[in-house]
Amino acid sequence: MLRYVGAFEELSDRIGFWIDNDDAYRTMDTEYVESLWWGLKQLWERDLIFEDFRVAPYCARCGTGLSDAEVAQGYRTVDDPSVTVRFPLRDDLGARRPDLDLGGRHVDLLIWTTTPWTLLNNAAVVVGPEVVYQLVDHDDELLVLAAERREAVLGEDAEVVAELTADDLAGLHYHAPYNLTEYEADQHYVLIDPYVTTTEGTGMVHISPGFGIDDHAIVKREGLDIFIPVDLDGKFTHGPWKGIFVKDADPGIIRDLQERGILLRSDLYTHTYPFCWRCQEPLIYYAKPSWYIRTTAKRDELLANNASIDWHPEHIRDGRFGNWLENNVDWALSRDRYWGTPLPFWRCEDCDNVEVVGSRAELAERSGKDQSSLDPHRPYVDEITLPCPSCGGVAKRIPDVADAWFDSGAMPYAQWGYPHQGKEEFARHYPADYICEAIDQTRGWFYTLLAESTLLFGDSSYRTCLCLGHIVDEGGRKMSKSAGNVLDPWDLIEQHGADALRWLMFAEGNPWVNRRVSNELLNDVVRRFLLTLWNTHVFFTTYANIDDFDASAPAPDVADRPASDRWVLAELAALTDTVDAALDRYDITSATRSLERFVDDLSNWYVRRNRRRFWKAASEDPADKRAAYATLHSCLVTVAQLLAPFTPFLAERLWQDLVVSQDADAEVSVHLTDFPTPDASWRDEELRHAMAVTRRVVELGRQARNDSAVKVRQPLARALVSVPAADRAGLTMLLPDVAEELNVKRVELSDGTGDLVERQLKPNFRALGPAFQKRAPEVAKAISALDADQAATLAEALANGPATVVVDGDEVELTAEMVEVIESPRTGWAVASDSNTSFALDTELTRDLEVEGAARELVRAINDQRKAAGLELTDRIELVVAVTPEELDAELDAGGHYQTLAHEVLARDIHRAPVADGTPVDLGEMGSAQIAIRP
RNA sequence: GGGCCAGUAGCUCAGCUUGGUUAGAGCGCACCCCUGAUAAGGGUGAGGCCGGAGGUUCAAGUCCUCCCUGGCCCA
Repeated sequence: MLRYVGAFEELSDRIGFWIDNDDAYRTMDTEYVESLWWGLKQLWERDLIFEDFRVAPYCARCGTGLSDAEVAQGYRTVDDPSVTVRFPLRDDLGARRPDLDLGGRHVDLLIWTTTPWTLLNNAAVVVGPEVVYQLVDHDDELLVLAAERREAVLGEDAEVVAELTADDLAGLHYHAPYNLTEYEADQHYVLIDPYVTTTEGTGMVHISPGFGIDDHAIVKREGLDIFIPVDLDGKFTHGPWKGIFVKDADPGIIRDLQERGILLRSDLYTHTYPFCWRCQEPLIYYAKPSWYIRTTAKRDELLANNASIDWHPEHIRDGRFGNWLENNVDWALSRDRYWGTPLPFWRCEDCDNVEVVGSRAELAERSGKDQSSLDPHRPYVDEITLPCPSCGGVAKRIPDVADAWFDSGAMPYAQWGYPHQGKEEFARHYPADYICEAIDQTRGWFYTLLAESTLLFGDSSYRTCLCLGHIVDEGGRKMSKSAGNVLDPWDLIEQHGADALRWLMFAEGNPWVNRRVSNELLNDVVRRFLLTLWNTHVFFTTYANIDDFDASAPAPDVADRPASDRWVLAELAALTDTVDAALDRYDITSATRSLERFVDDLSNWYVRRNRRRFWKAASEDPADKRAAYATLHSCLVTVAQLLAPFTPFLAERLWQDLVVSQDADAEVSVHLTDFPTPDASWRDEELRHAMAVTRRVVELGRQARNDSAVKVRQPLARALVSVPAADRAGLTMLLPDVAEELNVKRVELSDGTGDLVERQLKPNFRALGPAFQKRAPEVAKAISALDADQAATLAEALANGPATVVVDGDEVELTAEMVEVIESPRTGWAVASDSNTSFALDTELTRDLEVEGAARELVRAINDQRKAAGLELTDRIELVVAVTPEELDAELDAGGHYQTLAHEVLARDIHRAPVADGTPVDLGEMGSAQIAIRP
């Protein structure tokens, strides 16, 4: 066990799983075991523990029961004898079905089994409620079996006498092939249960309560007696094969059935059968006395407490888990094992009186010996005997240990050693706010935690439960060694980093659906999200270092910063709210998606739009530069804090770089900081909306540019934008952004009048639907059908109050909210539009614009050269440039473009002179140039 | 056989609780742009009977019923 603890701790540590390994509880610790004993004693005293038979896989050779996992290891395909046997009816079928003329002939039920030896334990026969049965005449004998199985069992030559239902058969008694004891209760009659199938056998199932799990349950439900003629060595204790191992008795039993004339047929049947993984002997299912917790007595409380749990996803409560609780059966507590928590039950050898001990102290008191150094495990506890309080005999501990699931469900109290100690810790921690495990724990930990706390404390030991899906391969298949699709977590972490793996888990879909993992998906996470954020961080630190940015120096008030700063801070505030609210409701997907979107906005809108502010000389506008740094710094620091629970390593690195390196008094780790609270001055919903409109307009502008095939570097004179009336004011404020982003000199906002635009009306179903019901589609159609002039008239009328429109000859009254006014440019310019916004670009070029375009082409070429020469961002250069033809050179000069250019490329001096070994620059139709730079 | 979940673009996934008329993102693909965040970046486009069939509704990816496929759990 300790070896696995080590591997677990190592991986937990590397992947940033925050658990307190140094203070972990272990279920084998003495204090833990004593708590378990206390819990068991509580249950005993409330009459919630009892002893009964339990049918389970058992190896008679090893004398031990096997767990499901052990059984699963030992399945083999084997040929076993299968027998079809006649069970002659004792009761008269004719009395049930007077319509049948049986002529006094007797009727036999046909029964099939692959374990002939269990016939010695037959208690009843079960038929299926939906199954159609037939009475058939076969070789002059009347037989009953399922219609569907007739041909398979009897072949062609069976004549159908009548159809029978399960109800016709229910309650009829028969002669069992063997009767080894006197039963007190009524036995050997036909029962109905839906578990009968007709895929094999005869559709009539022999019930052996000692050796079948379902059989036992049915017999218990019916109140039949249970008699088990087999001992722990797997040998018969009664009947003709007394002393013989049950499986070895099969041939003799078959011969006997044959001789008695009740064997219809005997075959070999190929199936998979479990064998003991240890000794290879066949296992048998065997009813052994076991200890149970009477959870069924508290079923309603279990359901009520389940209802109090906040499940994620919600459907677990009434679905998988709720159904499981509805069909609750008593918890089989005991296990026939050596390792485990010994059940503290002492039974008197003489009078069978059972006593349950709740602690070592109690054990000391009862045994009269000091037990303070007792290890409460086997074999030590087994050595302790107690005097029987009722008869004075000797009580010995029963040999069983507790189901390990009882240990796990006891965690809420046993980890503190409650109630022998740790009462205060228990009170402080119980119930847990939150637990999280994979979906398969509905019948495991989720159940045992709830069952124990309900029975012991009356409530649920956890308030919120998040059910995870499983991790599967990229094809959605379960990872398994045999399929060869197992990914080693260490390889993934080595290659992509722990944060990438974590983000994939958090962001790639809801946590309760199976999570696909592959190198490709991890690569995607790194590129899409982690690297985008990292690039932004690197951008910031690069320039912050150049400028010796000091985070602690005062920055301009947010209100005094440019709109883009105020916008990104408003987004940051909204992001913080969203993530906070999402995490509050355990909605990880919303949280991660908004973080991804913000980081993308920050990098690809804010930083891209504002780069120049970072690299321009501080002397130009120190306050503006300060504002830019302060804004981006706030964004990165807050994002680091928001990301700390998700990507702890990257978040910490940002924190160290951005905060700790600047401020000696800061928290030494981002993980020690509180969840961020956005500054009230950051919030600005109007600005967020305005920017959203602006960005949509820019997108349309790019589309228009794309369509017109005019390069973005080529400035254009003007553009015209139409947006819904409500968005005009906000957009007006940000029009300079649109102009700059699209390299257009002047962007005009349509005022909704004049010949440049035409109007159309778009129906708003959200308002039309409730108002007009069935007529809504007609009204909508009429609105859409209005031509531009009619639309303009109606739009103006609606601006002043309700107005009418004619639908199928009727006048219908509309209100402003029922229509959306859409404007689109009427010009012949390059236009792009979506449902309610349009953008028109004037693509006409003047000579001035072309000259300016040429200048920008030169800037780009020179910066290329700088980069090629390996210059630092701050290095200044000497520039030599020769532009032909001369007119262009003169125009560039006259327009002041050389000056701007020199400024852009950090040229100390610019020499307009022939260049000997210059680099050519193609200026298209305008001409060409030769450039050279020198440090 | 029963219960639960999932099925939306070539792939990975949002959207469904609260129904509203051009269904989104990323990746991939094609084309284009940008070039001082640069082993980056941006745009546009193609690509969807929202698993299928019924139903409710003025209106369904979203609500209801049935079915199909896959997965998990139980038998």
